This record gives sequence, structure tokens and C-alpha cells, in this order.
Amino acid sequence: MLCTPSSLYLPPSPKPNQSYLRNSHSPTSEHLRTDLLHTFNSPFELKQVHACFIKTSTPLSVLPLLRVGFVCAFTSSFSYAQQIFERVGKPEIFVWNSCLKAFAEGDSPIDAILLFYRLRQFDVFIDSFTCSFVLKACSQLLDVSNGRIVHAFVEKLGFQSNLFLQNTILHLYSSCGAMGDAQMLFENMSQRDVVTWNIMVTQLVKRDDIEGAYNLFSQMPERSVRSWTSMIAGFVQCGKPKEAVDLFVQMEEAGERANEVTVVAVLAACSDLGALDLGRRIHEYSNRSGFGRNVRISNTLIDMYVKCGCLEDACRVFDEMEERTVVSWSAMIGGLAMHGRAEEALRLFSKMTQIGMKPNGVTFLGLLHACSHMGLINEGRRYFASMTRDYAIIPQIEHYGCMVDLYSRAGLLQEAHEFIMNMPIKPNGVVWGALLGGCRVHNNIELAEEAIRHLLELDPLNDGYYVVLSNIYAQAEQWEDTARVRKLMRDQGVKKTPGWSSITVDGVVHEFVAGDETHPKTEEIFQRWEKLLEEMKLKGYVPNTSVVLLDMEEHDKVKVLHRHSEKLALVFGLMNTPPRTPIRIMKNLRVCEDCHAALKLISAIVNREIVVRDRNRFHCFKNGSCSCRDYW
DNA sequence: CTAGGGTTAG
Repeated sequence: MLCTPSSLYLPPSPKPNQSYLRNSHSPTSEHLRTDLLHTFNSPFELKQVHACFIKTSTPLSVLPLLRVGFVCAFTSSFSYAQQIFERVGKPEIFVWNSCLKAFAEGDSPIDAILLFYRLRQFDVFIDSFTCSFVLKACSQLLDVSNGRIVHAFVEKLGFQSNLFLQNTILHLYSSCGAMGDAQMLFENMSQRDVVTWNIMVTQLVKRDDIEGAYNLFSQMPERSVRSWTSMIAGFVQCGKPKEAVDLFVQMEEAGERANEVTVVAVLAACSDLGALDLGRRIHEYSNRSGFGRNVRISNTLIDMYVKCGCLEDACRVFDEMEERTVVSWSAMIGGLAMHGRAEEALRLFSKMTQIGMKPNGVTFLGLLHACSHMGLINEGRRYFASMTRDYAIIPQIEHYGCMVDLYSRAGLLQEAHEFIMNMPIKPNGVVWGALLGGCRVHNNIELAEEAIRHLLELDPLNDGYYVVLSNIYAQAEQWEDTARVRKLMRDQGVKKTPGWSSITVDGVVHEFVAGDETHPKTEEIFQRWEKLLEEMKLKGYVPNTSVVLLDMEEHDKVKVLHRHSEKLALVFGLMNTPPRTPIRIMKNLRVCEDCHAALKLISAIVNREIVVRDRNRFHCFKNGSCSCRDYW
């Protein structure tokens, strides 16, 4: 087999710890470049170093053996390395194992596999450590074929009872998606420990089998923090943040202390739920536990505060970070965009590039969001062009979605349509949906019908598109067409997702569904609403019933309108929180025009800040206006 | 010198 390392050069060691070669008075300096000791890249250079060592009576143990291994393993000098290792006085396999570990954990795990074959070729004695590192490399590469070969070696060498190796093999099969093999191995293992179970739980989660994962989790004879964390992270990943939080509470009750990874997972759950109280509590816990400088935790905190509507807190976390990654910048830029603060998002981006931080695709998604939310057409165009030209980032379908959204919202519907037709990748439901949304705002029935033709094919079960279309017809007073859309929905078995809003008061989440009269405080809520309504009317509020699609009398439409979930949640919030405190509401759908107008007026009447987290952005109502500047 | 969990987008 031809063995060539995946990269010709290893990066030099960060800090040479032998300083006497750097000393200019040393006789070695004229024979040996000072940095060569740690950076030799060929057997020839190695021999130069070696010769110098002999001349200066330097012990061979000073040689960086990982480098010797790397340089010799893939050249004809394999036996040269063997000779050196012999003289260093360490068992040969010990040194090769260190090389394997470095390769397996570095950025070229393939080299570990290649080295393994070299070791076999030279009849080097293989031990259990060798197998574990090569197996790790196979897992990293999702290379189950080579993994099976190593597995066979493990059997042949009689390591069946080595639990470490069994776990590594289990990890190999499960992480490569060979769940059948993994399952069989798991069931046949003569002994298992907590790691065995954790591997299974984690991998089942990764395969989207959350039930299977939780089933195993429940059966575990003992659990470690990692078991809890895997399961919590699993619930977050599959969109069940409530379950994640519940499990976290159980974990605390079980007396297990959260570590950094747990904190990240729970904070992510808080972001999804908009659970600000818990988020703050975890933030304090994290600081108390000394996790304050963990970059990933800070990144997740930024996102948590952003999604809980506390942009200022997010900024504070960002500002106080000692070290920031591209994720930190992207999270902050995306957060500003979500809150409609486009100028600041763009400014942050230039600051980012000024300090030499390289943006990635997600950064640009945030920027494009900022532009589309605020109608910055030219800037959006510029950034879209720049990402490929200046940063070699290939736009993904999400970026195209943003661009179509940008054009469509701004009313450039023809451009949006042309843009879709010229896309190098197949447009998805989000892309056509963005065009459809623009058609509603700008009343373009023809293009809306074009969009829906594609949407019926791409995403026929998504109720949102039908609703938007019937909205468009309703606005044009084409009632037969709205009826037709309703029939289409019935035929397809699609039902409109009920709108709900939630508000947290004193740590308790109150949920309101549109039209809901089951809340114990319903009577008081309606009374308070009627009072508010009078004041709103004095300020010029007129119910906008065009958003009600049901076929009914006008005054019934008004009734439906006034039972929209965000209105219920808001009134409940006004009744149950101290005056002047901000009110935060979460909503599963987008805010309708009527609620938007109503909330603006109410914010002025009651002199409160009302923050609403919509399906795709934030609205911050204050003194009668909204942070989205009515562009959404 | 050996095994298992984590962040931005949706």
C-alpha cells in the first residue's frame, strides 16, 4: 500500500522548550538553524538535526518524537524512526501510539489509519492502545470499513474483555450509523459501564431516535453528569426544550451538579422557550461555578438573551468577553438583526472584519436578515455579492431565502421572481414562501399564484402558505377564491395551526390560544380589554378585520380579532405585573396587522414596553411605535 | 498513551 500523509507538513510546535539551541553563543547555531529542531519536515532535515546532536553530545531524548514519527512513518525512513526510538529508551509501540493519538485527535485522522497499516507492514507489535487510537480515527472519519478491520484485530489479539476497547468499538459503529451492529454489540457485551450507556443514548439522539434514547436513559443502572447532559442536549436538539428543562430540574433534584456542557444545553433550551428567569438563574450559576470565561457558554448566553428579548443583556455579555470567536460575532449580529437594529448589526460586522475576524456563512445570514428586516436593498445586494467574492463563502439555500425575502418585502416582486429563476440550486419552500409573503404585503395575486403552485409541490402540508394565500384573496375581496383555498386545505387534510401566545408571570408560564376562554381569569381579562378598547378608540383605533379569514358577520369578525392570543396574553400581563415594567410575550405565529396596531397604541396608553417574540423576529412596542418601524 | 456530552443558522 502506498502511504502518503494527508498533509506534508505538521505545524511547528508552539514553543520549543529547549533554549540552548537558540543561544547564538552555542556552537550548534552555525550548523543548525535554530528552529529546525522542531520543524524538520524531511528525513534529510532530521538527519541534519541528528548529526548536530551527535556533535554536541545532546541526548536523543530531546528530539520531538511525534515529529520524528510523522516524518519517518510515511517515507522510506520507517526503520530510521525505529532506530531512534530504540535509543531513546522508550518501548517502540509507546511512541507510535502517541503519534496515533495525535493524528486521531488532530485534523488528519486518516494519517492514523495509514500509520496503522505501516505498523502492520513492519510487523510492529500492536497493543490495545494502538487499537483504541485507530478506532477513534475511524470514528472521526466515519470509516466503518477500516473500523471493522481494526475490530477484527481486537478479537484476534484477545482484547474482547477490555471494556475500554468494547466501548470504543461501540462508539465506532454507532457514530458511523451502523446502528444494527451497535445494538447487537451492546446487547452482547458481557459487561457495561456508564460510558457504554452514554454512547448509546448519545448516538440514538443523533439518529433522531429520542424515544429510544430516553428509553435507554430510563433503564440506566447509574447515571453520570454526562448521561444527564446527553439527554438534555438531545431534547434540545430534537426541538423539545420543555422536556430538556424538566430533565434539568430532575437532575438537580438527583443532586448532580451541572458542568459547562450542561449549562450550554440548558441555556439553549431557555433560548427556545424564551425562559428568561431560568436563563438568568443559569447565568448566575455559571459565574458562581467559574465558567464565566468559557467562550461557548458566553456565546449561548448571548443567544439566550437575544431570544428572550433582552438585547442589552446580550450586548453586555458580548462586551465583557475576553475572547470572541466567529460564533460570538455572528450571534450578536444575528441578534441585532432579529431586533431590527440593522445599522448596529452592519456596524458590528465592519468592526469584526476590521480586527481581522473572518465571517462565515452564518454571519452573512445575520447580515442579510438585518437588511431584509429593514429594507436595506442595496446593502443586502452588496453583502450577498461580497460573501463569495471576498470570503469565498458559497451561498446556501438560506442565503437565497434571505435575498428573496429582502426583495419581496420591499415590493421588488419581479426581481425576487427573477432571482429565484436564476438560482443555481433548487428553490425550497422557504424561498417561494418568502415571495408569497411579499405578494401579500404588496397585493400581487398573479405572482402569489405562481408561488403557491411550487409550494403545493414542495411543502403541501404547511398550513401557513394556504393562510397567506387566502389572506391575499380576502384583501382583494375575491371571496370565491378564499373559499377555494379553504376547500383545498380541507382536501389536503391541512388545518390552520392555532395561534398561541405565552407570558411568564412570577416564574409561571401562562399560555393563551386564540379565542381561548378557558383561562380562569378570562372574565377579568375581557373586562380589562373593553376598558382598554375605549381608550384605544379615542386614539383612533379601528379594528382591521381583513385579517380574519372566516366567513362571518363583521361584528363576529371583530370578536375573533379581539380574542387573538397576543391580546389576551398582553392584558393578562398588564393585570399581573407591576406598572411600568416591560412585558414579554412569545408567539408561535407572526403578529397580525391588527394586533400590531393595537399593541403600538397600548404601549403608549399604559406607558409600558411590550416585547413580542414573533415566529421570526422581535417587535418592541414603546411610546406608540414599534422597533420594526412597521416594516415586517 | 486508552471510551462518552456543548455555541451562532432553523
